[in-house]
Amino acid sequence: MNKVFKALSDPTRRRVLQLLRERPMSAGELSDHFPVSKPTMSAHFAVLQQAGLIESQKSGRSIVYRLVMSVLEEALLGFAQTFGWGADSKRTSRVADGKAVKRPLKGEA
Amino acid sequence: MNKVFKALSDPTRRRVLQLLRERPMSAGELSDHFPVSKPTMSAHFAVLQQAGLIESQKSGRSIVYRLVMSVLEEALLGFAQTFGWGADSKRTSRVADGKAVKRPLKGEA
DNA sequence: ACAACGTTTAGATAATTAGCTAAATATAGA
DNA sequence: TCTATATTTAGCTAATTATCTAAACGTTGT
Repeated sequence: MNKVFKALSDPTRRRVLQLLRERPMSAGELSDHFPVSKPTMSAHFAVLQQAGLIESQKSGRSIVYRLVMSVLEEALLGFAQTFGWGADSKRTSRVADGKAVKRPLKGEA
Repeated sequence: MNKVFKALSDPTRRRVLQLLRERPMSAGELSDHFPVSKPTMSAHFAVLQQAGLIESQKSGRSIVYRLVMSVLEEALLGFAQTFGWGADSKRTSRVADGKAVKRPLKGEA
């Protein structure tokens, strides 16, 4: 889930997801929408894929990416829920990241 | 809005927001929940504040931070909307970041 | 006025990130 | 098989980020 938020922290990647919402697209087709190099876009795709937000499938000499909605849903809605917008409005404050404070130490690590 | 997503990309900062959801807290009180130094926490607070996600108010020798829900709501819900979860399910793909591709150039900058 | 407390600023460092060009890989079609 | 096309990998750089310790700042209470 942290990977999802990291992936979403870049505007280019957010837009890729939005483009992919309409229909699956090849890497090249997606790249044509952005003023950056193909390799840079390729790196963005990798980040999105590692977060589970997109999936790839070879098709001839292209690679077609498609949006995986469920992952985006789970992350965003899951987080939103801890703020009372989803359901279960109380006693959920530390659930989202599954991290739950190690300990209240400050002068150790 | 990009600042909000950037702010949310760090797990510590997400947890700060969640803690602040329950009630306003001082910098020190918040810091006690994390295994990092006060200065580091102070930097996180600054990021959250610059994104508009929290607001501070002096109180004696403490500084009390409170969550600004509306900003979080606008960003998350605003983004979610472009994926069909909010309302207006179509023709909204390029609205979210107000960025709308410069041009399909790739070998220029 | 002074000492203690709570927080931030300064200054440094190591790790991560986004970007580039050039080269490698893989597939399609002639 | 050769050539063109599509995408990624390699290798680099500049900018940003998260973190630390030490020092400064501002407020409270004596």
